[in-house]
Amino acid sequence: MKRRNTIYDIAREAGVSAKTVSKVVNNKAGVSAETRLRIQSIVIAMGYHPHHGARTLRSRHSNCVGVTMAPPLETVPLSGDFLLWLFAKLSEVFSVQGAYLAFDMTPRPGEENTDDYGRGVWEQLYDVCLVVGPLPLGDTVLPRIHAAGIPYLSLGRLDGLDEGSTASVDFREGAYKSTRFLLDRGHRRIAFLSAFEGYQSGLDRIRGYEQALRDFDIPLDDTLIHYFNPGRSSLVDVVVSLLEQPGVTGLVDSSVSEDSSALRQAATRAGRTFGPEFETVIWTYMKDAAVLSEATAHLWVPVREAAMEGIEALARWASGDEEGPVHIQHKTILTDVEHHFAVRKPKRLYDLL
Amino acid sequence: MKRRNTIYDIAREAGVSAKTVSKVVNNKAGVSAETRLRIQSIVIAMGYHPHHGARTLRSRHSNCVGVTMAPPLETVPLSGDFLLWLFAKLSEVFSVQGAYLAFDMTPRPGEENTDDYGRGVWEQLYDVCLVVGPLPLGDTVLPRIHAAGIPYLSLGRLDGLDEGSTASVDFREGAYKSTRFLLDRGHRRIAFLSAFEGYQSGLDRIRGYEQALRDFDIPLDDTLIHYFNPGRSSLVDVVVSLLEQPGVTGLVDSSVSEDSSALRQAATRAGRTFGPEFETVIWTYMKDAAVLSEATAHLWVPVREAAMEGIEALARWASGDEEGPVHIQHKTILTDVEHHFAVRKPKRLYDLL
DNA sequence: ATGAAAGCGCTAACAT
DNA sequence: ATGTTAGCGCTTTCAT
Repeated sequence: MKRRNTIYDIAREAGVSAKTVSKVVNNKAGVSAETRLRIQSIVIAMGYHPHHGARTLRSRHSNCVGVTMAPPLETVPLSGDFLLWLFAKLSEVFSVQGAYLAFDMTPRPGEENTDDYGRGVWEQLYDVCLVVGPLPLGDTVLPRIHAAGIPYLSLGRLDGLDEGSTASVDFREGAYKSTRFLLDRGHRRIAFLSAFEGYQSGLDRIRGYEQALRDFDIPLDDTLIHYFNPGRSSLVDVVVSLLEQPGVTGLVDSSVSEDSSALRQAATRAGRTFGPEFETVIWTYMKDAAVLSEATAHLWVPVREAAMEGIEALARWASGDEEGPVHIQHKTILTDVEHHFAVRKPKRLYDLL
Repeated sequence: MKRRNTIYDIAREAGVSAKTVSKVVNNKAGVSAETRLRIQSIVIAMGYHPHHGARTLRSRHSNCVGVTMAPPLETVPLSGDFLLWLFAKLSEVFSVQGAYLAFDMTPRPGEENTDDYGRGVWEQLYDVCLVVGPLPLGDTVLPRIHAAGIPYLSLGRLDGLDEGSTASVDFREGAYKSTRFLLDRGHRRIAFLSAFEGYQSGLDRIRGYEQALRDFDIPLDDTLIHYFNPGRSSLVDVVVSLLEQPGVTGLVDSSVSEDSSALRQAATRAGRTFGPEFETVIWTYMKDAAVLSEATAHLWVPVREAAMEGIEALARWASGDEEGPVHIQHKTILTDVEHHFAVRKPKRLYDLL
């Protein structure tokens, strides 16, 4: 790897000081038009480019937007569609400034691994940090990112960090609304298929479910709550085990797996039929999308819409146009199933790893 | 943004020199177990992390794997599935070392934009560089990346850079094979739907097509070659215009759009029927996948398989286990259509932007 | 409008 | 095993 030209090589060639070259390279004032032009052509001729690390060290900004995830990659419900969308959105919003997009690929915390998903912030590689994916209960990294003082946005909220910068969906309200819907239609034993065990968004779901039951003075029955843990359990098995609970007449599927074939398979195996006799509310990330046309209602969880608004606000914060932190929380939308198009099962990162 | 601890703060606290702390942080030899342990606990207690830029400047490696694309983002045929796969693969292969993954989001070359897709290499942000997407004809950036001397891999080959590090598919051979297949079945006027106009992989297709025609002494007829340019033209329109060429009895669709509904729509509009009377070879990225069951044959273009091998070789090069550059070129596979499953139209980045 | 000097935080090279 | 020195390439600060 050959030695590269430095700013001094350009300066010498142009017969000026390094600082003058620096000004030209950074489009700063204080150089005559003539000198500027001359230096520019030398820069191009000599193929000079400033050293990213040196510049970051001195100027204290790196031109990097970091993207990071709290859970292990194998657990993050990152779909190809979402990733592609995230790319498109981030490049739309940040590419004006020619930013780099940096993803942290740290191996997940082993016993002696003191690294964490905030690494890019601590190491001052990121100017801006986007945290995607659910947050573990009692997470301590996000508060530290918050304290670091850089523009950041988490796509999951966290108990105890109300002042944190987040753009998320109110999962508690969604679970409440879904459960209430079935309660109001007369159901009393309602199974709840949750997701994200041990994560904030999982807890929020349970809170909403409990709250709805409390409205009707129905005691909580733990056997009616199961979690879908991708990689560890199969969706079919979990749904079957819920459908087989005695006396159950309704189901809230908040797993957002959007996997209709698994649901149908589970129903068959459990000898149940989705429809008027067994009412279901199914969650989806897609507006006007029906995961299962036999479902009684669908709940749209507008995660992407919240993320979109949040990322735009984050960009304004980063550019100084606006103050942080960002506070966005979208409500869910409960809809019946007419005129909906079928959603196909998304390919998720954990399916590949 | 508060001032962060430096290696000197740790050194002072521990009563040792900065260099000793550096050794501990980098797990290098030359520190007694006792001292090491003491320093480690201080590092954790004080929340110290080395400054990424400073470390890069001094040590000349950044722990970043760069991913970059020659064409404008709006043109790159990056599908959600491929992106997701790329993520999974890169993190499998590079995350052991806790690398960062950096994408370049430079706005595309305007008149005065001298930046280019090698920026992360010139700025010495990347230790390793992966170039995805097709390469423009006469591209000059890849040779410069090659000359820079870092481990890199291009997923497209380039005329005149035979010694370049590539993992690609032989599109010329694929086009030859596809066209020959139809010629051997008696067709003499064969329309060719190409892709990547102005890019190397597009030129290679045409070369293969021409070569097959030459075998039969059929003169090249430009009106039988059309390009599909996503964003600029609709697939349906292009296919219709090809099907309407007089005397055409066969079609090679090398667009890899994998969009069966568009093809069917085009056939209807042109008053043609895919089948024995109008024979077709359609290209796909998926093994054993049928884009169109009515097609006479499918050509599998194993881009992902080549990429997989290439990335693994790149990682070995980067780790020093093996010498570069990488030279991988896969052949295409022509198959008939039995036992194939239908492929669904992938969501591509250019659909979103 | 331009230059000189200092120093960002780290690690290579060379002492001890 | 540990410390000292120098310097990576840049930009800030201050001078001219």
